[in-house]
Parts: sequence; C-alpha cells; structure tokens
Amino acid sequence: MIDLKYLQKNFDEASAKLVKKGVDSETLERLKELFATLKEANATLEESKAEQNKMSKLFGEYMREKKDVTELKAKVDAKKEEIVGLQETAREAQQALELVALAMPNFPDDSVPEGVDEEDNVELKKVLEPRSFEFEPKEHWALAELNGWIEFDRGVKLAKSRFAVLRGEAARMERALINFFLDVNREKGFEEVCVPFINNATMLQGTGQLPKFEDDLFKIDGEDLYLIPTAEVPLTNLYNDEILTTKELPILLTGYTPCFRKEAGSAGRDTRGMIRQHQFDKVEMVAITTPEQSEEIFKMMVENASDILTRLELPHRVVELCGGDLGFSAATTIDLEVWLPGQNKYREISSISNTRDFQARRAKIRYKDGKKNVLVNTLNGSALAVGRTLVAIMENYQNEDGSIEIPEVLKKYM
RNA sequence: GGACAGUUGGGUGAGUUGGCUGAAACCACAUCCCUGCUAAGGAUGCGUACUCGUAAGGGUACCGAGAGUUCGAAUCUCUCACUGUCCGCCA
Repeated sequence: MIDLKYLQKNFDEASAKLVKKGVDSETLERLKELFATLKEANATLEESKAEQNKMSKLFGEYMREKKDVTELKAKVDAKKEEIVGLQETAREAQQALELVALAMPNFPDDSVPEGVDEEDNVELKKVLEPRSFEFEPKEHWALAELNGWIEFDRGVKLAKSRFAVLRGEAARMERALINFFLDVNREKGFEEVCVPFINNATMLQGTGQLPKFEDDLFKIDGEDLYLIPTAEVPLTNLYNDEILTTKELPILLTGYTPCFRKEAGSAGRDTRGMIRQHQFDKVEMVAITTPEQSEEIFKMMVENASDILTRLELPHRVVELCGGDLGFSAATTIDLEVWLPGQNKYREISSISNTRDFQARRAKIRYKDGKKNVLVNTLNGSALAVGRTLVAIMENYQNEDGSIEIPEVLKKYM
C-alpha cells in the first residue's frame, strides 16, 4: 500500500509518479478525497466516544454514591444513538478508501525509465556471447519430444492445459537445478527456508496479490486459502505483523517452491512448450532490510541471479523495466533474460524487485529504530525460475542430432 | 473428524461477584548511576495503530477474530479460528 499521508501532503508529486505507472489522475484525486473524508469521520466519531466514555465513568461514581442516574442515563442513551450513526459513516468511509487504496500500485522510483510496455525497457548489459550453431537450433518442445523429456499431453490429461510432465533425465535435471540454485544462494548468505505452498488471504494481501489479482490465483474451494503464485508470498510474510530489531536486519531468505498461476489474461501467449505453465518450480530470494540497506542488497540479488546463469554458461542480458512494465508492488525491477537460440530471442528467467515499504505497509512488517517503529523494505527475486532454466539448457546445449549436453556445474548434481 | 481445556503486552504470567486494569509481577530490552573486572546492585523508561498538538501532553481503538447484552466488558452470551490433551485417521 502506498503512503496515503504522503499522497495527501504532496499530491502533485505523488500523482506524477503514479501516472508513470499508468494510473489516471482522477482515481488519485478520489483516493485523496476518500482519505480526507475518513479522517474527518473518525475525528467526529472519536470525539463523541470520548464524551460517552466520560459519562459512563461518571455513571459508576453515581452508583457508588447512590445518586440518581435517570437523567444521566437519558443523556448517555442519546449520545449512544448519535454514535451508532457516526460509526456507520466512518465504516463506510473506511471501506470506500480501502477499495481504492488496496488497488493502487506502488510508486516507481525516480530512476525508473519512462515507458508504457516492455518495448521501452532498457537493456543494461549483455553477459556471455550466444553460441553460434552450425545447424538450425531447435526449439525446446522439439528437443523434448526427441529426447522423451517432456510430456505435454499427459500433463493435460492429469490436470488441464498448461500442465506438463517431466520424465527421466529432465526430471532429474529439474531436481539438480533446484539443488544447485539453493546451494549458490546459501553460499551468498541466504538462509534456506521450506514453507507452506498454500497461504491464507491475509498473506496474499500482504504481498499485493489480493485483492486486485484474485483471478490469477488458484483458490482452495470453501477455504480462505490459495496456492502460492511465488515463494515471495510465504517468505516475505514470514514476518507479517512483526516488529523486528535492527540487529536482525538484513534478513536474507531463499526457498524452493512450486508456483501456481492461472495465467488469466495470457490466453494464446506461449501456449506451446514449457514457458508459461500453471505450475512451475522456482527458487526465490527474499530480503527484509532497512531502507538504507535495500539498494545494496538489491544489486547483490541481481548479481547473484546473473552469476548463476553465468555458472551455467547461459548467455543472458540485464534489463531495467520501464514504469509501464513494472509490476503492481515494485518500485523498481530488473529482469534477467536468457538467450533461447531455438526461439532466437531473450526470454525472462528472473525478475528482481525492490518494493521499498509497499509490501511492508500492507503486511505490517516493521523494525525498531531506537524508539520508533519503521517499515522495512522488502525485496524479492527469482534465482532462478527452474522450468525456464531447463528450457534454456535444452536450447543452448543441444547437438545437431537433438541430444542435450549436461552443463558442467550440474554434473555433480546428477 | 469427535470430546474436553485454553487463547492477555517482546517473553513468562496475574486479572473471571462487569467500572478504580491498557492491563500487576517477573524476565528481556534501553538510558543513567554505582562498581574495577567480564558478574552483581540501584534509578528511570519501555505494547500497537490511528488521531489532535510546535512541544509538553491529550483523545480513540485493540486483552485470538467477529457479533451481542450493558450507561459501561479482558471479565457475561453467541459464532468462528487457533493451540493443548485424549480418541479416530494418516505420510
């Protein structure tokens, strides 16, 4: 959630930022008004309650002194009636505000480039030269078929479209990648964590998936529970509604989880192959930091993800997202895109974001700085998406006959 | 899933004939004092959120969540959640 007080005090500045992210200024104007309305409603309500409380205290005294209370009771009854009305007004104002406020995306950092979609993203650098092939490199689904690695049809049979089955070497490589990623992350100082793959609505709201993106989530029927769309949700919310100490920060976490996404709105995109599935494996990094630490940790996380790709000898590039392509919770995001020779293009394999205090405000994660409680900064990033890494290995390590070499660093894991 | 018990501040834990308890006490923590040795003693402070105020200091809400009874509820009633124990089931 954005800082509404900031919005109120520096409206022009704040709205300029959100316009960069594609929010129209009318909605912002409305948000500002709703916030002001709520404040006023609460002020009058609290005043009345203060009076009521005072009278009730007096009531106790009267009783003890055995004085007559009929007159006082009449007064306090009248006040009570007034309060019921004020309460209703305040509650409505609260609900109206939340409806808009929780759907408002994070402010982008000032450094974020202007732009409307991925076309406007800025390439920061390329790492490793793509290998040149003496033959026409195949796409991963063709290789999958040749090697018997992936069964798309049986995945569909077991569940529905966009589910797949990995067999034999592919299944082993999937597991090897998970272990490799976790080991590297651990080397870099991230604590390995194993978390529930199902989280409740409060947690999903904490990291920003709810209420706005409910359609993207698999919900458990009849329960207040959802399959997680990313380990970012359980890892970040580990500290939901907690007050940490300065000493504990930064907290660096890594965890493997499957991720479940409905991929609503991406009908027709990447329907072929394993790029966009309803279920995929991912190893995630999450950092909980002070505002001062977050910049440096962010860089470290980007470098770590890039380093993993380099160790796998996978060519990739580092891209800074423009305002329009930025996710809901992110203040700034850097994507890592891996080279896919079969598709002849770079495809996203990791996305690393600093949400600043946006998630912290929703999830109520704070730390004690002296006497004050300060919102933490939360960061998250993939290191890496496992299925897409498998795809990248298939395409980059393919031979002319369709066989696939095992990357050097993975050999000890297989 | 069934039966019973419980759910209080960072922790332990008082408080159940409704008002004087936003909450004793102890621990932890912070600052200061004392002390000269890796320890002890003393003083003070110390829940969260919102809100008014330059500040000092006020106000409102919160004792698992929600609803109710009442002038007034941590204390009474109801619903739900969670924890514990016993039973059932199970990797």
